[in-house]
Amino acid sequence: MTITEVSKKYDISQDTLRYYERIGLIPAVNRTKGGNRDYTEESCGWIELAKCMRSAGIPIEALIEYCALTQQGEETITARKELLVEERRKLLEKMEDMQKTMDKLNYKIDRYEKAEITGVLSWDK
Amino acid sequence: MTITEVSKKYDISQDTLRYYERIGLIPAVNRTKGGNRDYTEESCGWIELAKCMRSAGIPIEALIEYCALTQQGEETITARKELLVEERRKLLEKMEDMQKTMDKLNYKIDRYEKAEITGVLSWDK
DNA sequence: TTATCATATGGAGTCAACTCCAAGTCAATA
DNA sequence: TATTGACTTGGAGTTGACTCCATATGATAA
Repeated sequence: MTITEVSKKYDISQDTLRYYERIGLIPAVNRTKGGNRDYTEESCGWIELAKCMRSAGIPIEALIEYCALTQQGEETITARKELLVEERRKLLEKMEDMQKTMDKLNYKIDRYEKAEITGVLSWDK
Repeated sequence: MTITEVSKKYDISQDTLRYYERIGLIPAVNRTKGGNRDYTEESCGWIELAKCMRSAGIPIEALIEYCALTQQGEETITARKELLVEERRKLLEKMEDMQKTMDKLNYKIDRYEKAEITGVLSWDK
């Protein structure tokens, strides 16, 4: 696949795709004889992973390290697992924060809706 | 309350507290005769709200607008509600992304755990 | 009263994560 | 073959959200 195709498929800009590769967030992508990128299925898997992880706010630094570990063979399996476990822990924490915020938003929206009906906005706590 | 007390209470740096006020993310805080900030209970409510919203990644710009609307009286209630509804929508979307990432992390961690036991890392999809 | 401390301001600096750009190369169409 | 268009690189610029700093001033302890 060309970079244009990958860019469209995953809705990531070509600049970002090149950037991810340059910083080592994904392994080096195959090239055609002319030097153009030729994404294999495996490359696409990395792009998809990157997109998924980044959409949840997993920091780039962690993903670079994860990518580096996978390049070093099977003796890094435990290290990789531990890295993911740590990121999962942080992610869970963020999700809990978000749930709290969601609760607060629901509460406030509800208050405003009641105020629209009654014309009275009660004092918030 | 002094800025030092508020900073400790909410675990937000004094610089950030001043910054939030300067950009209008929270309304202007009362001052003592000497010009020092004197946070009322209401101010603290704003700080708490700011902290909560920011911890979920609600953008500063939206919070500035929300704060501005509250300063304009009760005729902005509907606008405020709509703003919060929109942020809630985006938050829900992010939470869904995070859940997907969480599922992927769980799947990958599980694979690595199995590999640690069996010594074989199966090909990922 | 003097020294130290808390706080004030405006502005500059930092950091993560892109995003854009200039200049050049390769490939495909008229 | 000439031109257009896709792609390359290295590096600079941008954005959001702080964070730090220099300098000044009000408040408190010795």
